[in-house]
Amino acid sequence: MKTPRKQTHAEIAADIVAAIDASDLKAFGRKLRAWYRKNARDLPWRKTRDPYHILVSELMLQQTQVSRVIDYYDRFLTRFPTLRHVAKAPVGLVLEQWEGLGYYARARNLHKLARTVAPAHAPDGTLPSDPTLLRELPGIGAYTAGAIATFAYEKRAPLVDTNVSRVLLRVFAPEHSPKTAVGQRLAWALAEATLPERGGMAAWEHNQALMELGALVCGARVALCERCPQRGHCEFLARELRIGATSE
DNA sequence: AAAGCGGGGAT
DNA sequence: ATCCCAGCTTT
Repeated sequence: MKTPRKQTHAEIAADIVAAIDASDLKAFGRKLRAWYRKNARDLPWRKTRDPYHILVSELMLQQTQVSRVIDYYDRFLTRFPTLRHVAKAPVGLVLEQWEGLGYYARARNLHKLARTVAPAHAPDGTLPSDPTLLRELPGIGAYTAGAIATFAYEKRAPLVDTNVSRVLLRVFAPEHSPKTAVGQRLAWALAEATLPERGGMAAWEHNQALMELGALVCGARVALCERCPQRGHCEFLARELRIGATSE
């Protein structure tokens, strides 16, 4: 009997996802998107597919609440209408527009990115649409690469942020925490597995909806399970109630 | 795997 | 007082 090799995190995640009924994955997505169409907020970056605008919004939104970004987003795009305008400006002017937002490395990275990309790519300073290529740019990690691919180009790309990992793990693997390495791998595997078959509007909407559900219903502090489209199909509420019941 | 990066808002 | 937020980079 061979001593079984310890499974990698990715293998553990793959096994868990493989054990989930495919029809459950599909049903999750259908309900999620139907809910989104009725409940989505009207956010400025949801009205555009301009890759540069999406880029600015995603960079600003890194570890920063939506409500605090909106004004900065509008002001920044007025001051720098295209990626070329960013590339042309000295870093100081870009940082000036960022003043008060925090995490100023984001602004420096945006400036560096602009000077890298604008000459190399299309006339308007267009960004690549492939997450792997996007990942190579300064300030763009796994999440932001997926976000640009799907929100600007409507590609069928998974993305996982704090909202998405919380929602997906609560629904499909409530025993796993987003804070662990396995939890993160699992969240990405679930994000991939729940994506609609086709790209285009469905993929765009699906990813927006995942984040919107995490922001409006499936919160970190409070879960408004009675308003959730997955109510009845999610183990999270039952699990919390069980724990609550035993501890009181 | 863990620390560092900002600061406002919610609990 | 603590946790959380459309995370990424460096150690």
